Amino acid sequence: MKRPTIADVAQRAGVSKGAVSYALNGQPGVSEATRQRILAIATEIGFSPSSAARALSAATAGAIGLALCRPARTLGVEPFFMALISGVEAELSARSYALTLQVVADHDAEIAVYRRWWGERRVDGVLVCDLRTADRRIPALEQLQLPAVVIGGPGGTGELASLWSDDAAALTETVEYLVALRHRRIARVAGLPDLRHTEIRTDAFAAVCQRLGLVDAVTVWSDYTGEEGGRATRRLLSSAHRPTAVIYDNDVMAIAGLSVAQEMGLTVPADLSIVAWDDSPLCRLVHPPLTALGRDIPAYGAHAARQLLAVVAGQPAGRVQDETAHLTPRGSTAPPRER
Amino acid sequence: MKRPTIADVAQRAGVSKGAVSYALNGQPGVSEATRQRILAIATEIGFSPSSAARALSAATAGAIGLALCRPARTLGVEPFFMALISGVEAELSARSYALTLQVVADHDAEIAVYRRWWGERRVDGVLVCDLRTADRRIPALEQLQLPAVVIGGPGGTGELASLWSDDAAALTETVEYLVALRHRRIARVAGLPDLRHTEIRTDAFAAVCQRLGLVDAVTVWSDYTGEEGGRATRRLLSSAHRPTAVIYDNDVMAIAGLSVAQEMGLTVPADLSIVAWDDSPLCRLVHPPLTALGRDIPAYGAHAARQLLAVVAGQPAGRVQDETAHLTPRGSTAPPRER
DNA sequence: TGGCCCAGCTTATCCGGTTCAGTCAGCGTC
DNA sequence: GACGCTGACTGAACCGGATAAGCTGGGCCA
Repeated sequence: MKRPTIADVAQRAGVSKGAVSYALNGQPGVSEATRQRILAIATEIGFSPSSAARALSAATAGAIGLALCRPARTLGVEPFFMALISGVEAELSARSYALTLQVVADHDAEIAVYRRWWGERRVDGVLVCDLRTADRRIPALEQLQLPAVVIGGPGGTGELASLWSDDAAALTETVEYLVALRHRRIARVAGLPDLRHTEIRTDAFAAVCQRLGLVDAVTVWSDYTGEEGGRATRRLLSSAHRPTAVIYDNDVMAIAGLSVAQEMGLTVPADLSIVAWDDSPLCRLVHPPLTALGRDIPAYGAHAARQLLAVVAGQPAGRVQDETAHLTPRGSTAPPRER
Repeated sequence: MKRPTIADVAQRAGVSKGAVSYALNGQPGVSEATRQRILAIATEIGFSPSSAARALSAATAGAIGLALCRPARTLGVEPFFMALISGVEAELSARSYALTLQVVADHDAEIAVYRRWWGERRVDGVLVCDLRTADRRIPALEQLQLPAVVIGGPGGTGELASLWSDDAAALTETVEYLVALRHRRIARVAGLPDLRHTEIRTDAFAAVCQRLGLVDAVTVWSDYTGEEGGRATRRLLSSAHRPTAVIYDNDVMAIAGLSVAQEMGLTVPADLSIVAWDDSPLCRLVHPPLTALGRDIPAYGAHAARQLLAVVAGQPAGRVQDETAHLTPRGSTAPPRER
C-alpha cells in the first residue's frame, strides 16, 4: 500500500502542492470551495503529512521528549510515572504531538540524550522529572536552549519553566492531622535525599515539628523501593522509643512498612498509624487501606504538557504551582493506643 | 546555540556533503584518513544528523511505536508495562532508535494511530500488546504493511511476527504444585476474558483440572484492577464450598485478594493459598509475601524490540516463544488446613 | 477603455540529509 | 603513449512538505 503524499492530493484535486498545503493548514490563499474539495480528497485517500518532511521544512519535530532516570525496577513499581505519562499523552495526542520516551541510567546519560535530541531535532521540547538540588541538567538545557518544563520545585530550575505541587503545605497538613489525633512521636521515611522535593518535605517536616514541639520527630532516608522502605520501618519500630505514626514518601514504601508492622505483631492503626504519599489504587488494596496524600497525577502531567507546548510556541517560561495534595484518611490512621 | 548540519562539517573538513555522509555512515567512497578527519570534526562540533532529514531521504523514521490500549487507571498500577518499556528501550537506545508512545482508548483509536503513524512515516514499526481473540488490529496492520511484532499468542497473529510466553505450561505447573500441596478446590480469578492469553490460560486450567479430577475448579472473570479482583475474591470466599487456593491473573488482583481474605478473618496461607501471576516487587512487599509466577519482563521487551528491528530490516516474520514463567514459592502457599 | 488591485492560484526555493552519476588524478598494462 | 581501471571525491537530484514570490484574470474605478 503506497503512502499518499501531498502531490497525490494535489494531482487528484487538479491544483498545485502549494495550494494543498495552504488548504490543509488553514492558511489564506485558496478559496473556501477549493479548500473543502482538497480536504475531502485528503480524507478520502487517507493522507497525513509526513512528519519528517514537515519537521524538515517547518523546523518543528511534532514531538516532545521525556527521559526517565530511574532504575528499571523502581520505574515499574511506582504508578506515578505511568499516571504522569498518560496525562501528558492525553494532552499531546489531542494536538497530534508524539511523545518520545527514553529510559536513562543517570544524569550524564540524560544530558547526552538531550544533546542528541537537540542535534537530531527529534523533539521540540522536553519534560524534566525528579529535580535534584544543584541539578546539572538545568544548565545543560539552558545552554542548548531546548524548550523545557521542569516538573518539580519551586526553586532550582534556573531560567526554565517549571511546575510543582506545594509539598510543604501537604506535609504540614499531614503532621497537624496526626497531632490532632494525639500522636507525638512521628517519623518520616523519606525518598532519595538529593531530590529537590525530598529536601522541601524534609525542611517542612522539621519546621512543623519544631513549631508543634514534637521533639521525637525523626526522618530516615530511603530510596523509594519497598525493600528499603521495609528495612527503614523495621529499624524505626525496633527502637526503644518507637514512633506511633510514620509518614512515607511514596505508596510502595508505605505498603512495605505496613507489612513490616504486621510481621512484627503490631496492629495498624492501633499501634502504628501510617500515611502514604502518592495515593494510587494500591493504597486501597491493602488491609487496612492506607491514609494517603493524593492528587490528580494525570492532570499534573497534562498541565505540564500544556505548559511545555506554550514554551515551544515561544511564550515566556512560566513558574506555576499546581494543585496541592490532599489527605484522604482511611483505615491506617487513628489515635495512638494509650501505653 | 546553532545546531550543526552536515554542511558545517563538510565546510570545516574542506570536502563535500556527500563525502561527509559516506564517512559518517561507514560507506566506501572516502579514504580512511579523510574518514577519520571527518569523524573527528563531527565529534568536535557535536554534530548529530537531523532525524527529519534522514527520515525524509532514507525513508526510515528511526523510531518504533507502542500504543497502549488500557484505561489510565490500570496502566499506572500494573508494573508490567513499565518493565516491558524499560526492556524495549534498552534495546532501542543501544541502536539510537527512539520509542514513540501513545495511550489510546480502544482498538479503533489504536488502529487510527497506526494509520496516522504509517501515513506520517513517524515510526518504522510497532509493538502490539494485549492480543485479543479475533483482533481487528492484525488485519489493519497487515493491510498497511506496517512492520509489527505482536506480543502475545501463539495463534491469532495472522502473518505478523509474534512473541509469546507459554502460559499454558506455567498454569499447569502451578495447578500441579497446588495439588501436590493437597489442594482440591482451586479457583482462578482471570483477567479480561477477550484477551488471547486469558483464553489460553482458561483452556489450560480447564484441561489440567479435568486431568487431575478437580471437579470443584472454577474460573471467575475480572478486569485486572484490584477493585474487581477484591470483589471476585469476596464472592469466592463467601460461597459455601469456598476454594482453598486461588490463582490470580496478575499481581494487583492477588494483593487485593490477600487483603480481602485477611479482612474476612482468614489466615493466608493456612485457610487460603494465593498465587499471583506477574512477579513484581509488590509481591514481596505484602505480608505474607506472595508465591508468584514470574519471568524477566524487561528481557521480554528487549526480545520483542530486537525482533521488530529484524522485521523492519526486512527479515521474515518469526514466531518465537520466549521464556516460560516459573513459580517462586513464598509465604502465601501451603497445604490447606484440615477441616 | 485603460490601469490598478486583489483573491486565488502556480512556481520555485528551501530544509538537511542520502545517493547516484560523473569527474579526475594516478597507476598499471600492453 | 594510449588505454582502461580504480579509488577518492564532487555536484546535483531527490525525499515531501512549507512558504515566499510571481503570475493571472476579473472587478472596480477614474
